[in-house]
Amino acid sequence: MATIYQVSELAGVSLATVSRVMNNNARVSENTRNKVLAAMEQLGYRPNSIAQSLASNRSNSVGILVSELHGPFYGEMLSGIENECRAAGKHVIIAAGHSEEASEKDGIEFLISRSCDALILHVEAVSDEYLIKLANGNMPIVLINRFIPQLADNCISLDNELGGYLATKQLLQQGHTQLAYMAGPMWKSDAKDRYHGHLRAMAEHGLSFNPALLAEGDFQDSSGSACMQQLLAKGLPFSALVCANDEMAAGAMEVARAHGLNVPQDLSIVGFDNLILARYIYPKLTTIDYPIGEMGRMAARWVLKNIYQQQALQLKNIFQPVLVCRDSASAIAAG
Amino acid sequence: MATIYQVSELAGVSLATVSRVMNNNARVSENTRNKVLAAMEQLGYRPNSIAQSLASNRSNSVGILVSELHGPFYGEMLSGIENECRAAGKHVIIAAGHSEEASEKDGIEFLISRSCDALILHVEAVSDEYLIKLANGNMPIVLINRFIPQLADNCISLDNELGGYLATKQLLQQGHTQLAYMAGPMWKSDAKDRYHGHLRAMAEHGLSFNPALLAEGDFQDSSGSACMQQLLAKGLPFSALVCANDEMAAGAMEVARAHGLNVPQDLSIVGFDNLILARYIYPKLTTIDYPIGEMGRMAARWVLKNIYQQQALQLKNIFQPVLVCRDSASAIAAG
DNA sequence: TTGAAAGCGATACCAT
DNA sequence: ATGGTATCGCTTTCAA
Repeated sequence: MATIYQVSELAGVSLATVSRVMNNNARVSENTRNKVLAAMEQLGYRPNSIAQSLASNRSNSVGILVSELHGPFYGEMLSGIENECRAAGKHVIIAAGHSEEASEKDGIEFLISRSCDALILHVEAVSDEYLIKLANGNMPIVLINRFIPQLADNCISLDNELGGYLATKQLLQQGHTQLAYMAGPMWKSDAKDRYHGHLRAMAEHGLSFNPALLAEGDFQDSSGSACMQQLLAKGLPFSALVCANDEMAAGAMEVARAHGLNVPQDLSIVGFDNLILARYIYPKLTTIDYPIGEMGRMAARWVLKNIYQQQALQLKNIFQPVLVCRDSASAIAAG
Repeated sequence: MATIYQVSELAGVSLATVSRVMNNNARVSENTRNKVLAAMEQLGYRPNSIAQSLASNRSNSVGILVSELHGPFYGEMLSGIENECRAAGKHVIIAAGHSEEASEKDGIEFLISRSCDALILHVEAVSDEYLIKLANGNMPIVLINRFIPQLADNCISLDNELGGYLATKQLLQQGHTQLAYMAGPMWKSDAKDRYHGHLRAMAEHGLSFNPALLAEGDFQDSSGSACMQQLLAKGLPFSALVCANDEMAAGAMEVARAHGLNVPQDLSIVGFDNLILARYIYPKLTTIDYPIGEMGRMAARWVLKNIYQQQALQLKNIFQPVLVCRDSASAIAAG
């Protein structure tokens, strides 16, 4: 592999000049620039990104931490980030945090040790304090799906409360009055916010929430099934179920079917996230769209703008969810 | 951030010695080693991985190219790779190739320019020749889901032909004799191999394949729907359908349902891949398991063994698919 | 076992 | 506009 030195020799100029044309910002005469370009071409020169990093103290890489690499959710996010970053010539290093505190910290350490220029984090287990301290260090971070007031500018988040509200509102407008709610793990802020949205919609319609119709799951489909069993076992009537995410909705739907309930005739269900699977399950799931791909993209733009000085970019911190109507929820049968 | 130089000063030894204890291979006296370790500890020293890379000509990073970051398939694969790599302290740089030749080449170039030590590639559009040439260069590569005889050792692949055979065999054993086949794009080797497996099973049962019952899709669910329409439109009877992948099976199932066909009573369907969605769709899809996570893991091990000298690792190049029985295929109704 | 010193391939400051 | 050169933080001979 040719080095900058060989290029400079062939072009008959100095190292410094070659470097200048590479970073084509400095003032180089049209003439020398062409000589250098020609030499590069001839040698098939490719700059050594590692040497560049060492000298410039910039790795041009951004670290990403997600909970899991598999699953229906993070792929969209990574996709958005990678797209944006690669277009800017930055590369993306990934690690998984598995929703566990130790593992998340470990992943962050790992990314830091790889000298990333910035980190995009989708963390769940780590505390606000930890993140605040981290953000006050030298490593720039941006948080996806998490809002910390002190770090507001670094957060790209969804208005989960609004989403919860919208989901419930839809059912209410379809005439349902007896609603069950299947929550995510309440220690996760998104689960809590979605639940609060539900309560707000209920209150707005003058409905009081019956705690017996609340079940708390863990966002997995298996817990959706388990929660549905519990709910059904109580023998309390409800014509609609709002689930804090699509996976639990899928699990719930399965159990409902096993109990001879038709969806949506006997039971309307609405989910949250609008995962791919929402279109695959039967009946197709009415849900709340979570624009996670867009949000990943935005996180990448944040980095591009704040770390790599691409000033022109427009940023947006909070995204609004929207309702996606499909087949799993319908107006309550008259009478 | 402390440098190796500061550590050496504090420990009262030379640079070289510190370096030796870091790469704990060289012979360093227990005594000095402890002094150095203590100094590192005290300074909170973290080696600069970029400087290490430049000096050692090793980036400790492996590049991954997948077709898409989203979607139900690649996540599993990335997950397997990341796991294995991180445990070994190597990091993973990712890029997407979008199943287009130019984009795949571009991604590979990008990864190379990032000085990866090796590349793990899941490519579809690029030619065998290109890959052979690439493999003969200085960049070690391993191919997932692609078999090229000249590069056999670098290939981690699935016996797709066997998978196609197994899928069809199952239907045949359940008594079906009129089978339709929905193929993937035949220019992709996996699509072709799966189809050949189908033909072999048919032949083995003395059944001749009716070309009118073949439809070629593009592995997406929308094409599954479209192909199903075509098949139905011909008016030829068939009691079972084998699909070259799960997504098309999902699309086909939807159309079947819209035509008033019950699955599996009126029509048995089997898929291929065993994506998560196979468990979510209704009825649950009988399919062929594609251990893509394991294969990703294996690709990572290949790199660890061949590039990073972890000699102990056991490698395996070809994986055998297995049938997963669920609810979408059943014995043909008597009479 | 330990140290000295020459790179690795760029960047960036200081001259000219 | 261009060149000279110190520098980034570490690895790796070669000597001692």
